[in-house]
Amino acid sequence: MQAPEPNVFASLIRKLERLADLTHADRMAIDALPYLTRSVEPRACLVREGRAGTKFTLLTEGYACRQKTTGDGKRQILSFHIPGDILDLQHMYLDWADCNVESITSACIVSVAVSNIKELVRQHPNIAEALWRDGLIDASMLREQVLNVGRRRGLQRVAHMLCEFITRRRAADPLAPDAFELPMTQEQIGDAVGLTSVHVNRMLRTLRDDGVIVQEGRSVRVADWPRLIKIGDFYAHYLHRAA
Amino acid sequence: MQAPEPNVFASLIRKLERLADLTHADRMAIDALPYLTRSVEPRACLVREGRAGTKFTLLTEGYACRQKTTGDGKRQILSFHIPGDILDLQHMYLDWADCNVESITSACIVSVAVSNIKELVRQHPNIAEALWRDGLIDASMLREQVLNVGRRRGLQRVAHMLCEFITRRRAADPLAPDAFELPMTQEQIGDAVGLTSVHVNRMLRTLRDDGVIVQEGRSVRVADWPRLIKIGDFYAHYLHRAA
DNA sequence: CGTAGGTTTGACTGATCTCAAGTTTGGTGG
DNA sequence: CCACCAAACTTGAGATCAGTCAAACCTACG
Repeated sequence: MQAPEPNVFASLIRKLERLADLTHADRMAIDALPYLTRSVEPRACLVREGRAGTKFTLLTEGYACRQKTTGDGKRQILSFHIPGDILDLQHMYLDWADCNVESITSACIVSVAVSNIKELVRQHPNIAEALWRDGLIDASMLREQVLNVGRRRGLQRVAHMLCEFITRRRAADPLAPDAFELPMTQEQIGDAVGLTSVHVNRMLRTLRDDGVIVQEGRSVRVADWPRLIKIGDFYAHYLHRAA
Repeated sequence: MQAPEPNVFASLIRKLERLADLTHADRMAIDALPYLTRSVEPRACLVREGRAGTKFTLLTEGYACRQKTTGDGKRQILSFHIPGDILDLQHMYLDWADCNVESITSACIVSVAVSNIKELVRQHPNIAEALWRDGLIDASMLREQVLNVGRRRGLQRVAHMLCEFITRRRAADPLAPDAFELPMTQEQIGDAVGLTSVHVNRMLRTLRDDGVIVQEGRSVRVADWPRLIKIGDFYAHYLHRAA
């Protein structure tokens, strides 16, 4: 514990500052938290379903996703995660984890004991408020996800997912360019939007044929952002302060 | 304000006691909250999308649902609500409401100013913890909803929705019998599980033909609970302490 | 007893899945 | 540097689930 690397919590603090006003003392308290770091391969399990949540996990590098599985093994991805995201806030006050978190790319995570976070929250109401907001925004994104999967067509779903991912990525790191390597496979996109990988492929092809996106290898560039937004029926307000 | 009716908060307190240990002082503080009551018709709008949340709304009688709408007007129901449910906790720390809440039947609601709730939470950490849990369980139910709509077939989706509704209803009021009047129309069920009302009708017919449920008018009785659970792929653990 | 909203059913259409066969890509070892 | 391999992507053809449209039938309620 207490490794000498600087700034493990930098992305977290940047995010929490968007969610509430933090004082210098608040920031110091976060930086003083005892932590452990871990580097993982792609497809590593970061939070396992069923186990009680005793730690608090922060994604600092790479991409990850939360997922659930049906009894007959079909997978649903609930959300994609980018550096700065808290991966298991949803389990802080629950007795067992109801979903898994898995890395998509190789990734780095930082974990802190839940007891330390509870103490932090008790002493620092601004941080408590920021975490409340983070949890509520997460739920808001889940609500939009239900709408997307339940009431939109395949093409719209894929477009909406692209819009959300790009928007969140930009908000977390404004320097990220429009062109980016999509970290997830088409099968993972399908698992996120409730389609098969084959159909995702056809929908991406349609977007490409219509000149909305340009694909070179696995790197995707948005050629016509207004049209992508229109096709995806994307209104960013549900992201609240995460956008 | 401060009408003389007793026990407006009874169903809320009962629920919060399942979520955390409350002291006598905690219960007294809740009962002392200033409140307003309102009775509404079916299909009345209880929480409107877009407006900032300034009050905290509790459902005390009847049924309600949260919903969102796509740009082209298709509706998705996110969750059904029963007496004791808090209808807009999700907006407590957000700048604007991202979904509507509408009554399904005629209903009674009690509202309290958010400022009073924030004060209550500051003074009573047990209540704060119970509300955290409530919000996190709500999010857990949304995750299961994404899985249901994204990765299950029509028949499974309808069966799962019935299982969840019956289970939550039982937990909130153990005296409720198996046979019950379904408060929602088949169109509303369809909007909840991402199907058309026509298809919901066919799926209910299938369940009836297979002897899993019995319908007399709009009252439904579960004839074969184990089989309904199996068809719906229903594992109640995601309900955490709400079941 | 008439009306409106909800339910039921049928016939047809269309979106998405399934299965299956290539093709491309990126990484690895010779 | 090349050959090979596994994983991911691409495409086609046929099957199936769910949507659409339309009509008839309840049922509660004024």
